[in-house]
Amino acid sequence: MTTPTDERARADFIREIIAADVRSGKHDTVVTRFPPEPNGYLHIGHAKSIGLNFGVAREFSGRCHLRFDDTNPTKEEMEYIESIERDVRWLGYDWGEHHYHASDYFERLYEWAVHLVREGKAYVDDLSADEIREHRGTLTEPGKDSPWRSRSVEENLDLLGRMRQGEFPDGARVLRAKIDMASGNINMRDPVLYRILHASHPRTGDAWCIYPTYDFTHGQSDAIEGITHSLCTLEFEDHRPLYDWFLDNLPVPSRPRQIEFARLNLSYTVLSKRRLLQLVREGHVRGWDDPRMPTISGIRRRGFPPKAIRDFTEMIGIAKRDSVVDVAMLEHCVRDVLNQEARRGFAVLRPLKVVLENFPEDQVEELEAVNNPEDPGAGTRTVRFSRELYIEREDFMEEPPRKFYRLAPGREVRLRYAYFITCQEVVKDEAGEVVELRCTYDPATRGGDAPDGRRPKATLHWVSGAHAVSAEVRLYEHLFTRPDPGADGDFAADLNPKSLEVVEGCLLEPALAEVPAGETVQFERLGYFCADPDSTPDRRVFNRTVTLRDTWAKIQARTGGPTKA
RNA sequence: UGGGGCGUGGCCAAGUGGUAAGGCGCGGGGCUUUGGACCCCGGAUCGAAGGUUCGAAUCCUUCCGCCCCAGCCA
Repeated sequence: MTTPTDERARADFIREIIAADVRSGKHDTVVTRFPPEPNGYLHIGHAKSIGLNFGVAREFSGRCHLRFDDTNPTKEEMEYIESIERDVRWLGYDWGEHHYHASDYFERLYEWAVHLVREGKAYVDDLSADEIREHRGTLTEPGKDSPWRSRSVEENLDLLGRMRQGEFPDGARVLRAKIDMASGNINMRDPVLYRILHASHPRTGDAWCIYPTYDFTHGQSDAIEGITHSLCTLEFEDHRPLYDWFLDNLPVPSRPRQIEFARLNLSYTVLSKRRLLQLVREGHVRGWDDPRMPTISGIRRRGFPPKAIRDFTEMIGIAKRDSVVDVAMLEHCVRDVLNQEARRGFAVLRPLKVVLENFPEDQVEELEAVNNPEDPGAGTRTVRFSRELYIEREDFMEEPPRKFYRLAPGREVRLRYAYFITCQEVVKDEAGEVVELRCTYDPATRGGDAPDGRRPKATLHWVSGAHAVSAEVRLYEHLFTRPDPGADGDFAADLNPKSLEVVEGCLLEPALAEVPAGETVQFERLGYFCADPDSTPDRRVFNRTVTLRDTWAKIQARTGGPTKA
């Protein structure tokens, strides 16, 4: 119920514009597009754009195209195309038949380039990249016209044709629009339309050796596909005059409108391709799908449900203000979904042995446990109980501080779905470390209720020693120690050395050993955990997706109390 | 001394002249066989200063702050 339903998404300024366009009859079908460049992995920031574009399309009964902006063969690869498709699908979106590539339009784009040349609105420039930069001027000074700016149409046509034929080496010449070298908007100072790149393209192979730039491609691609609203991030706001210039000066079949919104920033997280790549290359994480990564593949492996990502993208809204969303909001969405859907089980991460002195040596009892208190339909399961059990080390304290109400010497607690037990004796090793608890159980409390109405302050999870399955559990914390990594310089210096803790020798109730890789379950009282693909039949591996809200941890943090155990 | 944007509670974010929604977080309390979930309660005068108006976060003026742009990247 805290989850916004898909149909009721908030009307942000973009949806308002679109709604108005529909109302006025400007468009009868709303068409959007998600236009990734296939040069990297998708991350949570892309999810915001995906959620917006596909969400808008669905809300207005329109459609959303998936279009790869593959205009730079030196950076793009087929591998990325596949991972992007998989990630968008996993997020729960469907582009139907509308799967395109900017490279599908290369021929048409070229014709349009010729058109501009014929109109005297584009020219071939022989200046080098450095010279072009020098001529461009600065932010406060106007640029200077290239000496090649006034070539004849015939010469430009000839040169452009020869560029295409491959007569010139990379960088020898470019095709530029003839707009205004004195414009305050640098994008309008005769932007480059085509560059020579003798590179093989993932899709068009060696058919081309000149490739259109983003600016000369995006708007026209939108127009070709009949995109009505082209939604992009703020840094393209400066490009809009150029986007419109092409639409104004070319015989395009439709008139899309570009609207910009603020990209996502997340606290304790880094989202630029460059930084993400650096994390992988320098080995700060185990790969693109490391569960600590904000990539869609990392998030998936971590155990975040796609629904949580969708909820999150709706919850954060769309606006033009630069902002940093608290990662706690994402975690909230994850817990919200998992609380509803994840089945529960008992797992003890750091086992402490408990021997029930008054429980028969070889007896095993079967008790009934609820699989998901939020979902009666999930049913129940049987858990086995015996004389030797294990509880969480941190659930016992020999000298309990004021607000600690779990197990302690002489204290009685409830073992969930089982019995009340009382700690009678603490066994330590030579080092003085607690290695075992001798306890007694109350046979009258079977199932967890006392006939006399006694109610222990605490209920603990546990596993039966004879039946438990061991596992490795990977505990994650934020990858960075501060909300704004890199604000003081090198973001790598803000890496959290404790972002990954591998705990071996964890004990699972048998049912948890069956959880298939990719499924997320709740380890009661601890958090949500996702079975990792690294799991093998004799080595179960789980990733902690997110902890449960932990009031006790907060109290400890506040009182500065150390976490014994 | 260029151009384009943005400034509402700790973080997101509604509000479009009529007297500040909601969410996250945080702090209280209730309930509880997860110190989970769930349920209550608690906080802003809207970057600043002027002005217009019966009335302004919403209109005007000035100022301050922050972000983006000088790739043949997207």
